[in-house]
Amino acid sequence: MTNAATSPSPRILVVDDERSITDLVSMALRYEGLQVEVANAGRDALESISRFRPQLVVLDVMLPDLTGFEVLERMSRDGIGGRVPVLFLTARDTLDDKLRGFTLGGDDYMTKPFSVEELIVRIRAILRRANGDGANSARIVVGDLELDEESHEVYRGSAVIDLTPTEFKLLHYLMLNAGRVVSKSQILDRVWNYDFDGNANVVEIYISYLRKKIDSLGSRLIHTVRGVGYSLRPPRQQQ
Amino acid sequence: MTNAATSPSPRILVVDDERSITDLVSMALRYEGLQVEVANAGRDALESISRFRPQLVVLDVMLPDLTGFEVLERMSRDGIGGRVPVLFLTARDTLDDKLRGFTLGGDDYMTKPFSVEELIVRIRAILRRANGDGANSARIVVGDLELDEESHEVYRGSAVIDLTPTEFKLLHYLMLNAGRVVSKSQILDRVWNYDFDGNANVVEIYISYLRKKIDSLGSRLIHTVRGVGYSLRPPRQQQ
DNA sequence: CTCGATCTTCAGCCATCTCACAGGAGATCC
DNA sequence: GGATCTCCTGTGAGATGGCTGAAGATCGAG
Repeated sequence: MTNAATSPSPRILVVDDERSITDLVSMALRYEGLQVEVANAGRDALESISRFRPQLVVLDVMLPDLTGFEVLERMSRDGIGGRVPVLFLTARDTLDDKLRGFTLGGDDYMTKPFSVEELIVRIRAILRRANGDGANSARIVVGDLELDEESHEVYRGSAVIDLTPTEFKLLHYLMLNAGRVVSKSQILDRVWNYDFDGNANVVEIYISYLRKKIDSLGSRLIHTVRGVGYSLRPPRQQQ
Repeated sequence: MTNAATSPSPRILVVDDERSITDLVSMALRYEGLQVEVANAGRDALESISRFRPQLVVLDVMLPDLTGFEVLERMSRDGIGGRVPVLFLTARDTLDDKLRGFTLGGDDYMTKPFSVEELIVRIRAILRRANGDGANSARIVVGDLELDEESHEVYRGSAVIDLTPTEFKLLHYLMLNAGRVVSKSQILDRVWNYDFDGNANVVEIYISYLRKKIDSLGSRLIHTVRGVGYSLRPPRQQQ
């Protein structure tokens, strides 16, 4: 998930009529080092695509003026965007069969509510594919801990670690921020669905699960920073 | 299905008057790394063939102006295309005996609705034949599991495994994505016909069939990644 | 048309996962 | 050392996801 120093930061267009969604997503993506532009309606999106030339469009299916599908149609009809990959957003209960047809070429979709963590994983996957660097793997390494985004496998040294989906997302987030302290509320915002309104104690619980599965196999990697949050880092040789 | 680094990516012309079909097919083929051009009528197709010089034409039999057969006739009459191989598309109930005759000269046909998976297999087969590397087989190997695209034979070690068509397509897709998790909806999109609108439970059922036929003969190859999808991978020796 | 093979749906079972609760352990401050 | 936080974790209820047997639908061959 590190930015290849060679390529300039990718441009992403986020299209949704709910402000809360575009705010949330665009903030997270900017934090990831991506260039973000926002549109709130289909026509604005089309304008932005032809001007901003994004490498990827995050597109709500339900827009006030056009559906996401119509946006796509007009794009290809008017010859703009030249087949930009699209990540559709849709409510779970509106999940349209039509979407299935679109997930074939490099595109993908997510149902709302999603976790920002997962959105970013998918965006990275699409960008990776579009760049054709399939070799450039989706593997994150911290010390003797390895996580493969594609196969969903996690290793500590030679040991395979079996994680539940939530544990996986949490570890993924911690590994992306290795060496940095992340607060419980940051974790909650990123790893859990954005409409989760439960108690922040879940984070503690899942940290505890991860420790049992990961820290029990070697030196401690997950550290509590009391009053601040958690930090995953390899045992320091020195410093 | 990996791109030979040596040869430039093949050019394919897709001819159909239904937008949904050309969108679907061209997106999928571009994702496979092929160059695609689209035509919506017979005359446009002829023009495109002489200009774009495709290595293969995917040709709907029923076009607004000409039939697919007429397109073919004019091609040879006007000496354009120099006998480009053709993959015909036709509705199942219009399946013409004339079509069966065409499968002799390196051509092939498919009835609508088809699965994208199968379309791509056939296109790859035609391109392979056209390049004369018939010997260079279409054999995929994952661990002790082998699948031959041409003969439709599957082996686990020395044992022959007998699969139904759907089981075969599913296994083929899993093997192409060996080591990667594929979601049930991805599978549904690629392996089932594009107009299939049943629920994802079919995938579970066919995974279950495959497991009975394949995993019962040795170590587990098909793994469930709960909440994400399935992954086919050889047993890990180490790492 | 009939039959058998294959495909699909339905429904129930089971395993797993998620998360709230609450008491205990440990850190921090005075 | 004691009071007071913060964090940890065992327990268990409820939700979810995945598996599979069985029955109905469909297709294709003879």
